[in-house]
Parts: sequence; structure tokens; C-alpha cells
Amino acid sequence: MRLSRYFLPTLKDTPSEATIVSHRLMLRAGMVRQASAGIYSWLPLGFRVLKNIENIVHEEMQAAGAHPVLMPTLQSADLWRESGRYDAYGPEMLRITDRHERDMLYGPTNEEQITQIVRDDIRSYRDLPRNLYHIQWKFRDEIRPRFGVMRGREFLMKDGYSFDLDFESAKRSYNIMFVAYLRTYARMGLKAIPMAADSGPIGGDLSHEFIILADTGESAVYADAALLERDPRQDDVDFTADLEPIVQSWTSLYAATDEKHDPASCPVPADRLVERRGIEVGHIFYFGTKYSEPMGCAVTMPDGERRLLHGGSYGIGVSRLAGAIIEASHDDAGIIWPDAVAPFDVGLINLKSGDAECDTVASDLDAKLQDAGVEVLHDDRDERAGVKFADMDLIGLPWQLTVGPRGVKAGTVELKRRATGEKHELSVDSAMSRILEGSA
RNA sequence: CGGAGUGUAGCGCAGCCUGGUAGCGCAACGGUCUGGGGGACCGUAGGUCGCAGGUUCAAAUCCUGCCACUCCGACCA
Repeated sequence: MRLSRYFLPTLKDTPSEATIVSHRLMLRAGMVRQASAGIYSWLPLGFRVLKNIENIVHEEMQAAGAHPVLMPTLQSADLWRESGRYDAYGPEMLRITDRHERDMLYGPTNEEQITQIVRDDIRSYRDLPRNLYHIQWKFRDEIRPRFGVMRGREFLMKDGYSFDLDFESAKRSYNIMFVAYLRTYARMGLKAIPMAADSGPIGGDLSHEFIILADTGESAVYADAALLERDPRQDDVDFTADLEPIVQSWTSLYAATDEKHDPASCPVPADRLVERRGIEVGHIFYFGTKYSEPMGCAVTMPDGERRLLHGGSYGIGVSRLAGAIIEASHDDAGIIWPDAVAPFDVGLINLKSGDAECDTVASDLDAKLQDAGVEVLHDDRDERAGVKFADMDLIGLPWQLTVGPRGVKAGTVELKRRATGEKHELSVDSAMSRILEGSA
């Protein structure tokens, strides 16, 4: 992509409304613009990040056996009256009336909608278990939206729902999502720690929040130091096997948000207890028959018995993650994207746009990288070097490749790794191979 | 919803107290010189001062009401 033809409105000054770093950087890097309180437009660069996050979520959900669907943003109030939540949900739910005076609502979540779908079309125990999910915009009319996309009113969420015959099987579904979440966050370059959470009025101890650590996080978290040192990656998981040992290996170590943490009863000795800041990027819970009972969601068993389904729901804040990743990964100059979610792999800087030799070398490199499957943002603007370097650091692409008259004469280009700042003068070929190795 | 603020050019801000020609920096546009970490100079363009009403010869400035946005608190992916 040639920057001269792209839409990347970067800012030198920080808009005054932004106080936390991810919000500032998302505005400055031209990723988002605020439409109104807690509601954002996503510009090309931000949209690419959002899509990358979505893709990882899709891949991991499907690897774990969940099936993608797409449910509407607008739902019927009658459906929510069935579960009793139309009245239970407070002013946080945006209520709308259509031209026929029918009560509608902009979905803050989709338990009712998915339960209706399953109720209508899953009739036999043979059809279970099932796990359906979608990635769709939600609206919650937060009392006070803030922190940019980290706590917007409109936000993109992956919400998934499992349906099982009994607790045993529902617990298996829960474990699958637990492990899938670990994998999902790890792939984004994040260390997300599962922490015991309140599961609301129903459902014992089966609820976990996934928290990533960031100095600017909104809530304090307390954890066993051993937990923070764990490598969150979960490679080669066999989702058909018993996942309880993996889940246990995480949940057996103490971790709690400040709401749940009680210094008096904390089992971790002081020297091993670590206090950090965290951002919630996911929440999973098992809720049994909370929705299937009032909404009559049941299947027929071999002996003819009608059995209510046991449900769980699983959320990932997709748009929040874009901000959360920046909170966890940035420096004074700007964003430092983990490779997997970066909007482009390489920022190619032509220092002397208009110079025949530089133009040729840069264009060739651009083409070669693209042929090799590398996504390139090619800064071919007629700007001064400092502007280009500053913009490139700001938007935080993993690799920066600089083509300038000095290097062109010597037959080299400069390759910089954004995360470390490490720079090397290399031949075009070895720069290429470093990038291909590094991003593979 | 309680508390505290802010609305003046695309962005960052001054001017308001003490009413009298609407300003600065950056960005934009044209040009000259430059050219490896946000360069310099010359020129141009851009504003119903959030909206409505009031006071006054005269309102960005004083008064009233409304709206929007931000920050702190309780709530949430």
C-alpha cells in the first residue's frame, strides 16, 4: 500500500479529550475518530487491526469446534420478556420503538437470541453438544464511557454460547473455551491470566475473567508470582481430550481482581503475591438452565424425556483488545504492534521520493515483499525524513525498512525492528530474508 | 446519576476577570531553499467564538436557559 494514496491522518498533537495512552495513540495514529461519546469510527489502519484480531478469534474458535453465525444487532423486546431480562436489565439497555410501536432493543448481549435459535432447531440429544458464536456490535449505554475504545458504548464483541445435556458435558464445553481463550490471547502477543470471577446469581464458581497485565490497567489484580511467570501459549492442544488438567494448572494458582481479593484470606504468602494492574479482555461463564428454563429450550432424550439444556456464554472484547494491546505494548514514540495483529508487517520508507534510484529500489522491494506474502505500507510521500520516521514509529509496524540515497549507493537498506529499536544495514536480499524469518 | 471542568480555524491553545478591528503555534494550499529523526523563508486560504434568548450604542467577553464533550466516583466485554 502506497502511503501517498492511503488514508492515514496522523496527528502531531494529542487531542485534549484523550487521557490514557491507547486512546491518545489510536487518535494520533489515525486509527479511530470519535463520533460521539463512547462511539467510534474506525479508519483504515484501525480497521485492519480490528480485522486481524477478528481473524485470530475466528480461527481459534473454529479450531475449538465452535461455529460462526451472525445474529442481528436489533432484537425483539418480546424475546427478552421471555427470559425476564427486559425488565431486569437497567437503563444500560438501549430501547427502541419501531414505526408500529413495537418495542425493540439494540442487543447488549445475545443469550435470548441464541436460545431462540437453538430451541427452534435443535430437538434431539443427538444434536448436542453445540457451540455457536458470532462477532457483532453491541451497545451498552454505559453511565460513563471513557478510555476510548476500551470502554465504549458501542463495541465489537465475540460472544459464544454452548449448549449441553448436563453439567458434566457443559463443564467440558467450558474447559474447551477456557483453553481456546488462552490460545487466542497468546497468539495476539498477550499474556492473559484467567481469574476467578463472580458468575452472577446462578452458577457456583464457574466463571473466569481473562485479564491482561498493563501498567495503565483499570483494576488492580493480585496473583501468585508463579502464575505471572507462566508461558500462556498452548500449542498443539487436542480439544477432544480431557482439558481439565490444563484448566486446573491455571486455576489452582491464586489470582483475583481487587473486587474479589481479600488480604485476610489470601492463601498466597506475601513474598509470592504480586500486585499489578489489569484489563479485562474476556469473560466466560456457565449458567446452567438460566435461559433454557424460562424460554423452554429442551431436547428429547433416548427414553423420550424432555431435558432442558445447560448453557454457557463466552465473551471476548474485540474492539477493546485493540486498545488493550496498545496499553500493553507501546513506548514514548508510539505503538509497538505484536506481529500477529499489526496492520501491516513492514513499513517501507523511501527517504528520497522522486529520486530515480531510490524510487526503483523501494518499488522493487515493495513488489518482492508483497510477492512473498508480506504486507507493506510504503511511505512514498515527499516528506522530510524526520516526519516519515516519526510517523512510522507512531503507527508501530513491526519492521521498518529504510531506502535512502546513502544506502542505495552502498547497495544496502536499513532494517529496524520496532520493538527493540535494533537497526542493521543489510543487502536487499538479507533484509528480505530476515523479515521472512522473523514474521514466519 | 452525584461531584468537577471544557466548548474560539483541521489539531493544540491565548483572548473573557476589566465589553469596543478575533489572535498565536502546528497542520493545509502556492512558491524558493533544503534533504538520514517532526527544517527555514516568502505568500495564501480558513472562524455564524457550541446553540438560543437577554442586558448594552456595542457581547467571544456580562446574565439566563439548553446542548455537546471530558475528568473523578458507583457499573461493565
